[in-house]
Amino acid sequence: MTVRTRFAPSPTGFLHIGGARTALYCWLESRRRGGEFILRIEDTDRERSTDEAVQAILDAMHWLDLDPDEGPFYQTQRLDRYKQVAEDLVSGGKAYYAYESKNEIEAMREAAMAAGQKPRYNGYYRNRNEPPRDDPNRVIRFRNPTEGSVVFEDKVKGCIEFANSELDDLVIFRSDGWPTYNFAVVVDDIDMGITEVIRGDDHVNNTPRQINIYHALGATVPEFAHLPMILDKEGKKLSKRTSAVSVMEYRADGFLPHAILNYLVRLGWSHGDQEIFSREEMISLFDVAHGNKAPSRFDTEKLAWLNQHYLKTDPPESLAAEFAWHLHRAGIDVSKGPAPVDVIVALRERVHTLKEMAERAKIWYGPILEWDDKAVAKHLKNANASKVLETAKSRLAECEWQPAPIHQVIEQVAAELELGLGKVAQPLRVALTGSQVSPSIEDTIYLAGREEALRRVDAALDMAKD
RNA sequence: GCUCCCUUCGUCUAGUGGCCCAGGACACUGCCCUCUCAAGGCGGGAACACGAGUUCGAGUCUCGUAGGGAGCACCA
Repeated sequence: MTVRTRFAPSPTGFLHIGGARTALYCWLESRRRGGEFILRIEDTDRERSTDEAVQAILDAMHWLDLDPDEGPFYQTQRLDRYKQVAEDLVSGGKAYYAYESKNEIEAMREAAMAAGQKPRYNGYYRNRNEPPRDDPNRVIRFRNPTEGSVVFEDKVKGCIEFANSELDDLVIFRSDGWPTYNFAVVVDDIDMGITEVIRGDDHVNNTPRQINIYHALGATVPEFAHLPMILDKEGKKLSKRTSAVSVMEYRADGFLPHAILNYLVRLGWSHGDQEIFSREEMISLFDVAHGNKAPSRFDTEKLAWLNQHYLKTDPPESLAAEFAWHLHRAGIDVSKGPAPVDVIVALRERVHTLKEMAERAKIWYGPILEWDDKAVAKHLKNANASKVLETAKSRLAECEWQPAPIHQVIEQVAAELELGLGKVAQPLRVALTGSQVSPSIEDTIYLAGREEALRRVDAALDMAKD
């Protein structure tokens, strides 16, 4: 039987980092085993689901290159099917109509809590065998077994057992005519032939209820793998208030999709001491059954390290499209400066994100916007500055315009004036950038272009004189 | 309250009874390299939650304790 996994988000917000990891694990598990990855949108909560959220999730998954083999399927389009299955369950005696109002249910809960009990439905309509009647409060409840227990082997958590006496007769069809989550997932997973249910461990408590529904429907129970949560730096639940949670927010912050995937695959799973995984390696090595049981914290600094690793090792051309997106966002007109690929090469060892890179690239695409006064005072207002600038200017006007010959020019100037390389490079750096920090001096000059470089050296010469 | 789950350096983790007075990575830090900043190289500090038990031997098995988390909806 082919392995089929699914990612089933509810479209009530953006794709967050925890969801992305779940999607990745589902995708990897299906890839390694030659199976299929299905996307299902769980939008039965009509109040909170939005089309924008659906689109945001789709966009994020596409950006991460985690496109599904099938889907997206929408639960709202399967209403007839749920209705039919629920009614079959009723006529088969495996579910029944109940008519308590929400207030009555609420009172039942409170009474149970007050008595130190788990809040459960009291089963009033379970054995009444009343003929169905119209009633605004009419729901369908699943007739859960009362004896024995449900045992399942979770692929990450191990053997888990729940006594049926802990479970109650859950609502599977609401009075508003829509199915509830625990029922819709089971019907969907059966219909869609899902063999591996990989999801967050906030669902372990739902699993025994769902298994009972599988049994009532006479279906094969799939394998389950429940993933621990991803926490923030402080060990708290990830929240928009304290950290970036949306995948697309990480894009805006300048992270690469593959760096995010590599970070996520290692968060809760490992393969010996290996830290760097190509897409192919992830696919061949990942096994959800070796996942960790405990929750883990999201560490942006390690993500940044991985991001820089890929910035440094990916072919610069392959980064160009994503970098162009950031340049545009930073308000940079690429036609007014050097080729972005050259900028990538000059900056990739000095920044952790593409956002930073775009920010620092500004010096080559427009005038110097900020002058570091200390840098000017130290490197332009000194005895050697004019001489250095003057000499460099005349040589730069004639040399071949490539980093290597420019580097030779700098060395020649240093030798001629009997100065250390630093005494030559720093005044030029300040002249070219307004600051004393930049890529190697030959790259900094080269990227400015001859005309602009000479203009800046001239301007610096004026500053050096007064 | 009840049910279920979890617990190795600050963080992510290796570890499936002896290879572990616990290994790698991020972060931090010392030195080297160096035109600045980085990157890189070589070092350093830093952890088995606690207590019993099983065993010749426990981070690894069992039981307790403590701490943390999730769920207990006509929300997913």
